[in-house]
Amino acid sequence: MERPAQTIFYSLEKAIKSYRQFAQRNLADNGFSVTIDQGLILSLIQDNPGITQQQIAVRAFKDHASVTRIIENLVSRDFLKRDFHRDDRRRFELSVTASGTETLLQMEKTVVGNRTKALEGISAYEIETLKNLLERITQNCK
Amino acid sequence: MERPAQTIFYSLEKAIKSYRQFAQRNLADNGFSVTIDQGLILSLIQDNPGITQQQIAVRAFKDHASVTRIIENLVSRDFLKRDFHRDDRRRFELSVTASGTETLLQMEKTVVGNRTKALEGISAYEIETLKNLLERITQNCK
DNA sequence: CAAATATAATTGATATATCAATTAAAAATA
DNA sequence: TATTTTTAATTGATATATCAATTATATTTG
Repeated sequence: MERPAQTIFYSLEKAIKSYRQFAQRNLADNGFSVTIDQGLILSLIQDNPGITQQQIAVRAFKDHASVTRIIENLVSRDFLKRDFHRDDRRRFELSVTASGTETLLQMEKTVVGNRTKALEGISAYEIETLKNLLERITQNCK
Repeated sequence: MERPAQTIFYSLEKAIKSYRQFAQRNLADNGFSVTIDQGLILSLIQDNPGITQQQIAVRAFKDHASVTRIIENLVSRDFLKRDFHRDDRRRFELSVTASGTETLLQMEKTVVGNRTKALEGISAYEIETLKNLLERITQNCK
């Protein structure tokens, strides 16, 4: 059997973990107390008013249980507000607080910098190729 | 700022998570009680007699703390044996038990099947391209 | 309308990730 | 050789992942 280290899945794990560590370290070094995942969910809520936790889970490619817990954390630290939904009492109305918005704004520069650095020397064409291949793997794993 | 869902990092997360879920589900469906990570570490130990936990962490691209805990788990379920090292008492001598070897053998077919299915329709050349791009991202994140 | 079904979210259990601090032993060096 | 530094591994704290079970509410349907 092909050794794990030789498989493409190993390279995949390695690339995404490297990026996450790199991005997280840069955020921490710049004084931010939010994780990549927390930031992602915060920005999803800001960009999609009225989004449900289920939709967040699908879009952020996360488990529903994880979303619940990440949101609890963000609410407890006042980055996020959670109100009851007018029509559907199973849902919550999520909104980013002033402090959350402020944090997102301040993070933007670091986040853009992280992405730029991680993709240094890789052409737009190559990125498209990469994206296409990754999406084919995703499809195959359905 | 570019929306997270549009970035290549999103595609990366999605591909690796899809693969992991797919692979884990297939293992579970075939009655295996080990996770992908446990299997990876088990096979690393089998293929590299005398390997240290530090080396495992590097090769499996895992945190040392995680390696400690995964190994504890494998030892407690009798997939792995941990003896003191003759010369260096900080280390352990890790070896796969008969039960661990048996499990690895039985898993092989499923693991190979998972990989094959995930890469269906993707040429060897494309896989090389993908690997190369991923490794460039990994390098950029150093 | 009442019962069955579906949906939104939470909770519990277990595994892993990450960072920082700690322990124990080995190696280097003054 | 005694002290310092390094190395191997563990531990604690907190965050996330995953699966299964549960709760509460909405919706469907007989």
